[in-house]
Amino acid sequence: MQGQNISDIIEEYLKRILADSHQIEIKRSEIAQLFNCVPSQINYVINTRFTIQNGYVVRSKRGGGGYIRIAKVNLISDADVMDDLMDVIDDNISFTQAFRIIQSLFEDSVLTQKEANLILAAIDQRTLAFEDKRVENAVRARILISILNRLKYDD
Amino acid sequence: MQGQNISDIIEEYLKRILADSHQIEIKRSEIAQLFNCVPSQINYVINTRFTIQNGYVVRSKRGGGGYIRIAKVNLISDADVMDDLMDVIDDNISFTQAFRIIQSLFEDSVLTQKEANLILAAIDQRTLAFEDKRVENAVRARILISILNRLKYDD
DNA sequence: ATAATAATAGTCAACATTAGTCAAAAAGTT
DNA sequence: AACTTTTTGACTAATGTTGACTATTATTAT
Repeated sequence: MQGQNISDIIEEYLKRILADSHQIEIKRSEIAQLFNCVPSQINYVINTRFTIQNGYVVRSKRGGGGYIRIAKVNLISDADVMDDLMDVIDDNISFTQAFRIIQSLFEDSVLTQKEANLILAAIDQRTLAFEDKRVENAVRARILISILNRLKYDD
Repeated sequence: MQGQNISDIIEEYLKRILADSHQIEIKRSEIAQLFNCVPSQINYVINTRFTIQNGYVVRSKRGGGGYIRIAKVNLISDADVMDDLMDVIDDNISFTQAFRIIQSLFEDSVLTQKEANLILAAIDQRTLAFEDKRVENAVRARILISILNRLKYDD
């Protein structure tokens, strides 16, 4: 059991709701109050845990009756989402971000647990081990794109 | 063993917990305080006594609510075959040689077709795409060794 | 209509809270 | 003495928390 910090707890809370609902709409200030934190903490949670890499699409509106809507999307079946993913990777990607992508591919059953683990082993920071972080992120991007292409055209 | 130095004592302490728990999650500073040593001593203990060779996998997270998680894993029956292969790879390997290794692992049913293909996609020449062939072969070696290490245990 | 005001959410940078690295010093072994 | 292992701490890196300030949208007043 992890999750000693508020961000993890909020993440868990939102994902539990998303487990049945596929999509939720929240009021930022209400959630903040519920977990006794500042409103911008909700943005932090969303930006780090509900990105497209994680398989989520977020839309929001300000002003009276404003909201934040979080929707779970399927990575393979949606071509647009796949394109977004490619855009995110571009020509460099951190391990953390790559991890999120692999995890969502596993959650969407595109990858088995073992396949996901092998890919993660390949793109781990210690594995690539370049002095220059930019080189590391560039190599990781090439590997990931190569693998995504394999997944895309193989079946 | 001979519980002479602090490292041995900490090792013993952690392993005693791991005897019933299969996995533990610690706070580095708490353990350090418990044994009256500096936090980085915990890293030393982990790096020298909880390696994959010993059958342990370690994961950690920094920041608020950070932790170090140590899990005991089951080494598969041909874990030592992986060790032999890693000896052969050493610190550099061509794609052709790597291909043979992956192929033999497939033939021995260690890898499925899809797993083998994903690995090959990752270590392909066009994927790695380095000017310098020596760099390419070194990176390929690191990736392959990391993957072989991962194959040593299940789950 | 238009302007002012209220009610939202977003951004960003400072600060806080962890863990990791590395190399020098100390201790132990041969 | 030479070599290996352990101990220590200064510095670094990653992640999380907070709040002041900004941007956008809806509502109300003129």
